[in-house]
Amino acid sequence: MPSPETAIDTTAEDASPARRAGISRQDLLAAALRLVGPHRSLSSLSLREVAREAGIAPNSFYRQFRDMDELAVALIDLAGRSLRQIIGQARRRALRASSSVIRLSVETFMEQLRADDKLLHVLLREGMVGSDAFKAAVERELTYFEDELKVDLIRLAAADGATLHEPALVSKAITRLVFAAGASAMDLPPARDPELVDQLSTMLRMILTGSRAMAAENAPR
Amino acid sequence: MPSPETAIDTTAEDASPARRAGISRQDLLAAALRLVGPHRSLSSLSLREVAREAGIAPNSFYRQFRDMDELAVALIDLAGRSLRQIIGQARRRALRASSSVIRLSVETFMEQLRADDKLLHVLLREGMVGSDAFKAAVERELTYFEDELKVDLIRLAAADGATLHEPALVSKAITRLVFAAGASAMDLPPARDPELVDQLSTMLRMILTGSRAMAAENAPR
DNA sequence: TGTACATCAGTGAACGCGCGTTCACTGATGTAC
DNA sequence: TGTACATCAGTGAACGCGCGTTCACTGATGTAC
Repeated sequence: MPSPETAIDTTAEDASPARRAGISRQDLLAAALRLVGPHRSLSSLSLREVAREAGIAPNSFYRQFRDMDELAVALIDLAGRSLRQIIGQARRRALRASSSVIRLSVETFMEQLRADDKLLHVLLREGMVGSDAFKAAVERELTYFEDELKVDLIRLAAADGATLHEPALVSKAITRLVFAAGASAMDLPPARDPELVDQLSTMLRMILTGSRAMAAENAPR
Repeated sequence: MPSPETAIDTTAEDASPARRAGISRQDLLAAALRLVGPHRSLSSLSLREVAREAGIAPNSFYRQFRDMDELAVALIDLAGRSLRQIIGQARRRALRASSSVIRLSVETFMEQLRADDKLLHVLLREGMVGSDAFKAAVERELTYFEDELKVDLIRLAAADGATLHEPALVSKAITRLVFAAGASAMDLPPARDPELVDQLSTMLRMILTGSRAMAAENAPR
């Protein structure tokens, strides 16, 4: 569940026939999110579709955004902020409870993927398609994610008295794997989620184990 | 460079004004490939664009393919077959020369990414967008790739007297990472390729090292 | 409190465009006699 | 070899559609006096 700060209401409102009560950027973002799904990418939405879903005339769209690209970037930023916050909370919770950080993080990620706000869909799908501004926005969110993960990984390893070989690369590899797995998972029935969580957790564990082993090799004492 | 078997000529031919000499499926596939690039995904091409590029009337397209989806799937199959063959050759060459299999494979992959036939672009870009038939085709190629990689990984480990923990997962993790890295690399200038090859090689080595370490842990003797 | 006015979020109609798809056609090539 | 004919890969014109964008507009809301 997204935090109040980043959550936006995705409930449809019916438009009064004469004049809308006052549309906001939030309303348009919510309308776009409602249209996104396993078979609709953000970049395939038309301005008219979003306006229709929001219950406004097509040209009213321009009062809020210059074009669909601007809306898309706003949505990607929103999604990235929301995700980092959620995963961050999960990791801190796991650290306090001394349970498996990897597993809890992966589980949280999958839960968020299945949440009905569809924010994560945006981040997973739009990375390789769409305009440059578009891809740059996704890339920026990925980098934020990696940076926060790296800090946590180092802290985690230190708590175990271990060292990581190239923590930045570890964090990059993990981030890319998780996002790639998430993108595939979107197209699969949720019933397969536990299996995917298992697989992904094992993959991440391999990376971490490898990194520790390589650090130990390079500096045996 | 693609093998003769899978290569198709991407040279533009000028159409005679009256009537084309005889268009083939290959010609249309080549035209589509010519249009694909860092900023154009296969799924964003229109039927009319491809016909225009091939120098035929839009309706002539239907003599060769039912629709753009059918063309896309054909192109994805072609790209997958070509890539597996190229990487397979690279791995066998590395095995014979006893040089680093990981590094040579990654380098070959990047070379292929920069090759002007653009076949790899198709495979990297179209996985998360487009129709179901579309995504299924990409998924199928990824699975083929994983299967061949798994066999090679087991053989490689055995030659070193080592065992792998969950070789299927190792191969899946490597495949997904390589494809994700390739997709990002497409948008970067080729000058950054060596850096990316380094990073990717290190990531793959972490996975393999981790897998070996986990296998050793589970069965210490 | 009432009145005149500026602001500006929202409107409906219209534009030109590229799209996928259909239609009846044409004329070169291959086949039967 | 020559002739009649079937085939069918390619054609140009036309269709209806949804798109992004523009235009002059309207009427509720807020402000100044």
